[in-house]
Amino acid sequence: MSEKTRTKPRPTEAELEILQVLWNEGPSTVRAVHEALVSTKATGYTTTLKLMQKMADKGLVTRDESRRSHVYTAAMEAEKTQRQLVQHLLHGAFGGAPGRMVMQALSENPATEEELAEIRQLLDELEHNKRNGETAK
Amino acid sequence: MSEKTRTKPRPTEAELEILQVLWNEGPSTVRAVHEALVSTKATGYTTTLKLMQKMADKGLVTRDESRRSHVYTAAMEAEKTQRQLVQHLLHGAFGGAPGRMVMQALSENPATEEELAEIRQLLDELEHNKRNGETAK
DNA sequence: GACTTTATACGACAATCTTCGTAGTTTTGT
DNA sequence: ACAAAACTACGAAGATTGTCGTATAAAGTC
Repeated sequence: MSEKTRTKPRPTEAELEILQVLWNEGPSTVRAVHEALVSTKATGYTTTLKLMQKMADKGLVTRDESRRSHVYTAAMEAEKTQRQLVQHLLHGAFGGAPGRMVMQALSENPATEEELAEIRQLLDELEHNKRNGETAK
Repeated sequence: MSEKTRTKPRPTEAELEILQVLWNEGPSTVRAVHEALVSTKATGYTTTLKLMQKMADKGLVTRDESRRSHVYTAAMEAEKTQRQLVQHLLHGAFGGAPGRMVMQALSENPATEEELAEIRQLLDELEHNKRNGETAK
């Protein structure tokens, strides 16, 4: 009973902060996540705890209760969640067209050489696909 | 008293839908906005009205009350709001690095030739600036 | 002029998010 | 073994969001 919901809800703001910690640090206890959060903003321990418990209910994280300090793990890898959020913003604020969004992101934020090169390569692929058929890879 | 707050809050989901209509159609009455919304989703007239009133309070829209049917106008142009939202997502979910976000947006959504060309040009500029000094244009 | 339609204003309500305090339990330290 | 520290569970409260119903006033209609 009460199995995993197939489609996980979008994480809220506070939940996203916690997920970032889990993605960066890997499976962590509430204590560890809380320490990481506190270095950035003021918040109480039980607040972090409650949030993480709710995230477990929602299926955003899983937890290992075998030890006293439960160990939490992000249920979805960063890429998948990020995709979800990008898609949501893209449709909610840009009418689905990626161009403007990409321009905004790139023109306002410094990117490394590597990032720029990677994007350029993707651009090449996309234009190549456009010339030939839309063969799904 | 109660002048415009200098920094306007980020619009919520429902508010964004309304802003999209105002950006697309230009200054509009509640009725007009509501009609546009109804074509997409089910919602009551007074719901739309209340939302738009709150948006006026927040400074997200301005309104002309000179006629019986008030005419609402988006307070910020689309680009500015979009920038705000992109920045927020970028820092909230991507740790501030634009590369991954751009990749996500481009690889999952079709872009026109024009969009791709525009991005490529921006890429050229960015790499050029990187080689020479970071002269602010 | 009486009736119907169309507006705005306002209050209320359920749902969700975020926050904490407190209680109760297990571990640890001395 | 006892007290202190560390954890989880739970309840509650304040804020925000989204949704409407109702009241009231102005326009339009016949």
